[in-house]
Amino acid sequence: MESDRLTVGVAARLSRYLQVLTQAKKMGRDSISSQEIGEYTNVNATQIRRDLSGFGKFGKRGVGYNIDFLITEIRKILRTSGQHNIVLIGAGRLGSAIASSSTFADHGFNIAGVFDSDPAKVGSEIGDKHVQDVADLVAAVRERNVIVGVLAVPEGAAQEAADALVGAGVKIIFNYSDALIDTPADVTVHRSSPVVEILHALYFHLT
Amino acid sequence: MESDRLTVGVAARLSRYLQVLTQAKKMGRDSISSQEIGEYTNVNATQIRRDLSGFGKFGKRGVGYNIDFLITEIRKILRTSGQHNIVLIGAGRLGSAIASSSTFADHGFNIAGVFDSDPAKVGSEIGDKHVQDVADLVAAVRERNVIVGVLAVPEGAAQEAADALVGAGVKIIFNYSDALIDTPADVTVHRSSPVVEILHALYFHLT
DNA sequence: TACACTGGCAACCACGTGTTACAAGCCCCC
DNA sequence: GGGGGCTTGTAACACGTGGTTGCCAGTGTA
Repeated sequence: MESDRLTVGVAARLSRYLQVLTQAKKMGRDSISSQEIGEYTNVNATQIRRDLSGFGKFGKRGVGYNIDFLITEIRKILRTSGQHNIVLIGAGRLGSAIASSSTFADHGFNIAGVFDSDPAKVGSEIGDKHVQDVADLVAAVRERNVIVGVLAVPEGAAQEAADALVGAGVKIIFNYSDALIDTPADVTVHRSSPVVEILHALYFHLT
Repeated sequence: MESDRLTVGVAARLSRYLQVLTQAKKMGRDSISSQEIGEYTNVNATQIRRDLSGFGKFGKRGVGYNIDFLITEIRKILRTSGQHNIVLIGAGRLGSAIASSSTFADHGFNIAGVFDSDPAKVGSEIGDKHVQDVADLVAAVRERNVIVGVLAVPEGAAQEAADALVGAGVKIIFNYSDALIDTPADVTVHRSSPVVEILHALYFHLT
């Protein structure tokens, strides 16, 4: 098996297919066509088939792709088949919305711990997790082999929380706030950017 | 003035620059270099200069770009200079987190109304808005000339809420849930996809 | 004055993607 | 059983975009 890295484009698209497939499965579907995936992801149907056919023959002509099978295969390709432990910092409204959503679980991410620096929140329960003190972050990250940290704190606390994550050994930070965060070179930061996408969409709507 | 449409790539990047600039401004900065924008957006510094220089000379050699000025110019280019009214559906944890965040306001989006179908929530206050019944959506959209609707409802209610938005005349829907939504061809749907980005990031982290 | 830094260009190249076209396989309906 | 409509898989081609490199022109600083 060649260990060629996927190009960024392919990896990004595969991840998006996966989201559509996961959701379609939830809706009880068991097969789906490349065209339909394209409608939901805004990706050319030919492109989708080309992406997938590069790794094997996953579809049935005249029918489409079996959803369960395709999910399994894409997970294999992305090498994210197993469960991954992540930590969540911030137990406010946003944090609890995230913790109680099934989004992460649906994609194989297990929220290994919820942390907050506010003593008033520590010890409380959100969903089925209880909120721990940020001071315990290091232990949790090391014990559970956590690579990904999700930041759901106010802008003002983002850098501090990010520093805590970095110090604990997290390598990928997903930042829900708009704050700009400085990290060492070996830590990558991703931002949730709904507003950016809306701006983008708005431009093309206004022609 | 030529009305050439920007390419999708340029428009997307400009929007992202805008986010970085907005945030840098908040931090008290008043100028920034292309290289620094590149670090936060993962865009090549030369690419950034090329994007910007296509519309005029915005920067000062040896110094960088004046943040206020650049924000104004990019807003002009994206033709999203003014205030835009948007509506928010869903007054749960996620909805109230969104409503009380300054993200939208920072980029010129005014939340013209918050709606929920749950009678228990209608009439309550989140942030400085009071929650209205979804039945009043049509009037609000027409009155305030709303183009963008933000969906912060559970998966199960997403399609129904989207239908309400479409019926009211909204043209761009931003869906915070993972649900797949069917809309008429003239309505575009965008999804928040933190999990997709994490999957993507994780692949490249695992090499 | 000398130097380091930064934007503005230009030219070239590699890659990815859109497009078109077509054969092969599968399903359903007649 | 046969025919027609779908859908995948695949190839070939053109185009656009972005990465890269290199250089010059201003700016601020030592």
